[in-house]
Amino acid sequence: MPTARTARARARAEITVEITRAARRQMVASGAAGLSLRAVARELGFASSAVYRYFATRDELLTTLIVDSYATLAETLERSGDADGSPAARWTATAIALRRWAVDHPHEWALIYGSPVPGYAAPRETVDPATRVLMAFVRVVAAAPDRPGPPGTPSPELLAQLANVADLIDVDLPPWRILAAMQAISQLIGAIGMELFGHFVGSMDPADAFYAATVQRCVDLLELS
Amino acid sequence: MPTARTARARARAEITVEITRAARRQMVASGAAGLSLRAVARELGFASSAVYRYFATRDELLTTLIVDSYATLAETLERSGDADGSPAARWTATAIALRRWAVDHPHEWALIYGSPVPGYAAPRETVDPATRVLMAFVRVVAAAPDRPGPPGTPSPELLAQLANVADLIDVDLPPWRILAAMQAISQLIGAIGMELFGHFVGSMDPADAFYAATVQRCVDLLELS
DNA sequence: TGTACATCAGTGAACGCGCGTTCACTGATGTAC
DNA sequence: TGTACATCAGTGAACGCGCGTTCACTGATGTAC
Repeated sequence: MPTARTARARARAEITVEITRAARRQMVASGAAGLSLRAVARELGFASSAVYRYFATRDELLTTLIVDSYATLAETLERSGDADGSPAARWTATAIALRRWAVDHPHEWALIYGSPVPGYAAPRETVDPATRVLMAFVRVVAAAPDRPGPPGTPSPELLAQLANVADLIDVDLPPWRILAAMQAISQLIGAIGMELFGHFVGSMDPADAFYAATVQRCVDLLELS
Repeated sequence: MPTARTARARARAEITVEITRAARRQMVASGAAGLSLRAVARELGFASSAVYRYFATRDELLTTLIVDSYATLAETLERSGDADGSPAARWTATAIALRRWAVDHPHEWALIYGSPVPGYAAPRETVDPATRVLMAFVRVVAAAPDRPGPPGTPSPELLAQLANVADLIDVDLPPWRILAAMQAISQLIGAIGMELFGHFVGSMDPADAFYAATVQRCVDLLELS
């Protein structure tokens, strides 16, 4: 009877989820660097040592948090970008969703796009989920009709890197569009970081209008409309 | 005789500098979040309590570090942007210097443009030095000849914010150019953050060519050439 | 120029705190025959 | 179906660590007369 075995396994899975949820709640309150196994255990009413049945180490818990954050962000973006409409509209929706998620989850944003947590080195496991976020944007770009692109070709090294990226993420886009997509994404991430980390206080605050203009700029650059 | 008085004052100033230098060295090793008054005192051969003669609190030391980082960055940029040449060339030089400084001082970069240090709230003192960095770019833009700018006007709220910024930093530039400058700067900061925080590993790595293309894109947008 | 007093730098011990991780253990849950 | 054994979750105490900050103190440096 696998039911019996499943009972323990299921309990295990549930508690694992509860731990990551508590950890995420704690991160919301005090940031990723302040994440503490002991505090998580305390919140759940466990002995601190009990957590070690589920995560071998604090870093392993952090990695789970990072992977989960990328995943929920990617899902959010995919939902927003899947709506009907022109590529320009879909791209705009995706970009707006990116900012909304960041504003709603500032500590999770900081965890994945802010400075690395001191003493923590992100393992390979985090690469795929991170790529999925990029893909939410690239998919939309790939749905746009071909264009000749702006005059001027990228340098040979850049061309090689762009070809490599296209290969890695398995999309068939001309180099200029891969480049524009990477630039657009890092521009959005940059703008959101400026807003979230307080660099717009007293100037572009609130940043809605600025962000809207920035998104529009990316649409132009990508020649989506 | 003011010399006698100056002797103690000078010693005080020197030791203050030594403390901040030790703190910066420590930050290079373990990041801003890992900065510890006790470790600084240890490195200088002081009792940990001695540091309190110079900084009332750990946060005060952090603020000094932040202000100093902005200042040295701003100086670096000003030197690079002051060279002779067209506005486009000067802007490019400034942008390249920005990245070089970031790559050479990754922890200081993270301190000022990364996620905020947990439990630390940046005081007003940090605003002016931060603005000086922006100004290093804006000065160059202001040296370019007038242009009509791209078609399409910013929204009224954005226009108001842009006018406010122009007023705050006391430059006489059309709104479209203020906007373009802010976008360009946040794009550069975004691209550098992506590189520094490991988001280009395995794709745009090394990021020199990508960054050069991004700088060029900013020059185009600003219509500097 | 000399003396009495005030200022200040630096000491060393202590307070109270939280952390990650280990370890021997108890008791419940699952498995094989 | 019942029993013997293995697996596993959770406990509680402990190790060893570092932290920010306070406080009463000593001794040197500066100041006023």
